[in-house]
Amino acid sequence: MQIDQQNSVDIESFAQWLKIIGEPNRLRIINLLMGGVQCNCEIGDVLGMAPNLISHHLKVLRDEGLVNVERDSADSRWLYYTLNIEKLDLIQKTFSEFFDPTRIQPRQASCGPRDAILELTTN
Amino acid sequence: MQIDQQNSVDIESFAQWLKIIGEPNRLRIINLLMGGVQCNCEIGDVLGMAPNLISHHLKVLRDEGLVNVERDSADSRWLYYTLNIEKLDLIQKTFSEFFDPTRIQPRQASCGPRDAILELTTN
DNA sequence: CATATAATTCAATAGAGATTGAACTATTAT
DNA sequence: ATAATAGTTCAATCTCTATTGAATTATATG
Repeated sequence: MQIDQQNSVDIESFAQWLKIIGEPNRLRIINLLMGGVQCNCEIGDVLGMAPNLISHHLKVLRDEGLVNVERDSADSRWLYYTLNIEKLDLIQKTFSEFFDPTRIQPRQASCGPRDAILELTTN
Repeated sequence: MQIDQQNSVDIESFAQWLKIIGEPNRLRIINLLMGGVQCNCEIGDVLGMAPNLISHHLKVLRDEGLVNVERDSADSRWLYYTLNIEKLDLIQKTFSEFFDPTRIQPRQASCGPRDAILELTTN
């Protein structure tokens, strides 16, 4: 199922992305990642969240391909999470296309009482 | 709390919008509204959902200001739902600003072992 | 080796909200 | 008046998932 002819991403996947991004703590984590904070510990400090909860949300983000992770070369206990820019670009592109104002059509004649159709089709 | 200096919408509200839009059936409803389907009955037919469930989702969308509703002037049993374009524009604007690639900063020195900081700040 | 650190994994709980069926309101049609 | 129509509201259930605390892994340090 496709959103429309111009869009190659199905509604199910798009909704999934939005749901994942739409969790407040995850959105805060993404916000921090954009600002240059990349390790579990400091995210927890800034947001006042337990490390395992940060891990959980980062895993959700990573499973969906929204963030990447790499280990510190000097001390591999440290993990650095970074945003997957390509994925974010795709999401933003999908968002723009889905909510493109030119997609909006007037009400179709298939719905409503017959005598009211013509006067409302120009909405 | 603001997303950043250029953005006047707080993260909590932004997350709320995304969560509401990110529900698959609501996204399908929005998709139909954009395509010109505007009454409960036909949405239910197309999506195979019960009328009361459509009502529920439309109420969520309306409470958040994403859709407007008006009664048919000839037969007031019929309700026509339309998208609130201004609201969608605001959401899309917020989305673009939040995920603006130029906001992305390299890793801050406040996190990670000291000797690894310098070699990673150019990520 | 023993301890500390960074982070994850696991199990259990709790809360939010989608879904369902039934009852209800308002309006129109016979 | 009675029935049909469009839609909402209500109450209950069910599912998903965020959260919490404890245990575990892996690595580094003294």
